[in-house]
Amino acid sequence: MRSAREKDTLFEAIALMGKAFASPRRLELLDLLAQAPRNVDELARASGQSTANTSQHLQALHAAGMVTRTREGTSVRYALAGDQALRLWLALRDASVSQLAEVERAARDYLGDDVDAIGRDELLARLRKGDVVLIDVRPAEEYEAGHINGARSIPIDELEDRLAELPADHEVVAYCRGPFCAYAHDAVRQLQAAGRPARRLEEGWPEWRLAEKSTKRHRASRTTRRAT
Amino acid sequence: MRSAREKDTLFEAIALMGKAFASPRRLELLDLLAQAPRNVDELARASGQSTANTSQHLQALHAAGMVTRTREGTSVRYALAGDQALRLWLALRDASVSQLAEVERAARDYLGDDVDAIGRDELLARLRKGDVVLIDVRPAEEYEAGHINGARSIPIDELEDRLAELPADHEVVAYCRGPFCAYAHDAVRQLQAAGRPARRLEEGWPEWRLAEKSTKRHRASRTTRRAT
DNA sequence: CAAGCTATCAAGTGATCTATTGACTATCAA
DNA sequence: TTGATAGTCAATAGATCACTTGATAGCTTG
Repeated sequence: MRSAREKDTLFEAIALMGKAFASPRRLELLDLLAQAPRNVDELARASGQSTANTSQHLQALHAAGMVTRTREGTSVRYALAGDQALRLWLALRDASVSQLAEVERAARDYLGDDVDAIGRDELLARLRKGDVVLIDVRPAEEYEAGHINGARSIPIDELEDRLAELPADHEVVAYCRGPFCAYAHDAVRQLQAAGRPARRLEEGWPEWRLAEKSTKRHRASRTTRRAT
Repeated sequence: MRSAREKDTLFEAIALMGKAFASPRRLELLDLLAQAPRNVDELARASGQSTANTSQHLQALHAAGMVTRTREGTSVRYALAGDQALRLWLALRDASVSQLAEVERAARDYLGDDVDAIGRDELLARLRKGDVVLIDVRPAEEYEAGHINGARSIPIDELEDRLAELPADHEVVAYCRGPFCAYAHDAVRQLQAAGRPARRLEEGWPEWRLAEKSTKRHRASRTTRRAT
């Protein structure tokens, strides 16, 4: 007979990764890392908690296999551990919205009234036609770490001062970190208040990147058949 | 300025679901429920813990939106809360294998030496040709709650006594709950010890079901274009 | 209604987790 | 070497969690 202890060990090991998602602080860190790799200090400031605490949570995430760490001179850079980690976080986030009314309510409270949104397919079509301007309203470092092709960086803080840069005869589409990020919502409200047609992109940068990747893979698999 | 409290509330709400995955006991319950709905008592027995404790963990899973509960006369039936919950659990499980060496080691310890496996595509082809026998070695109730089309139920306990039922001139493929379930491994070892060609299916029933569903959806989307 | 089964609740204890504080280490630059 | 910056460690107090035990509630059956 197989001992029960071995099975327990197995589930305990999986729970090691599960624990990563059990703390709101860690989720916030994951959410930030989904945008761009950062060092401890930046993460601490962005999430508004002490450096020591941030460091400890990052170590927990590291133990859970969700992030990688690399020393870079005097600082340590943490990054999400690959697409699988990102996918897992997004899956949890999305599942929580649809399964827990609590989450949806919290999201509404945080984001405020809903603003007009546009989906990926429609945006792609409009970009091809060239009759929209796409702006990335995240902080500049996140834009630099990766952004949608053709987007221009206008961090939300600077939007008010830089309205003139945007052509008045085009609709503006703003995107940010994802569905729970308020930047795009705020941007659209600001733009509309200034009398400009504007919508927000439903997806954020991480979702867009993954979608891009999977369509590429899909297209490739139509021509080349992969060997097992 | 938006208050930080609202963002915290949001992450706290998501962490509510995350907590579901932080305990090995709860993961074991999820794993059982991925096979078939059950009542508290059955789950307690199957996972080897007290009824009270099981009940409490189930309530935690319920609060996390991962399971549904329905009163059925004198007992209460718990079931996984839809495919999204299943997908999430499988995603966590798979991610943990690939990201944590710890998990892989625990799996090897539990499952013993690896046995020859067969993938979904190959099995489908062989089934079409009709030169394999597919057996479901899970407990009979799980088979009844759903199984692969064309499989025959031979619970692992009964396999030894029912060897004669299996045609000697066909290869046997056994499947069970999933990659971390020892039944199929054990079945293949038993069959091979009895001098019969046998392999295990890489997937378990839940994975198979989901794959079936997504290929169906895929086929459908080629003919009908879905409206947004 | 009483008995019997199933599930939940309530209380308590020991274990684990979280966040803070202050000390410590590593790296770089002067 | 010294100082400055970035990150980690160690100790701790308070909160939360896990599991047990014994009582209670809900449903069914006689």
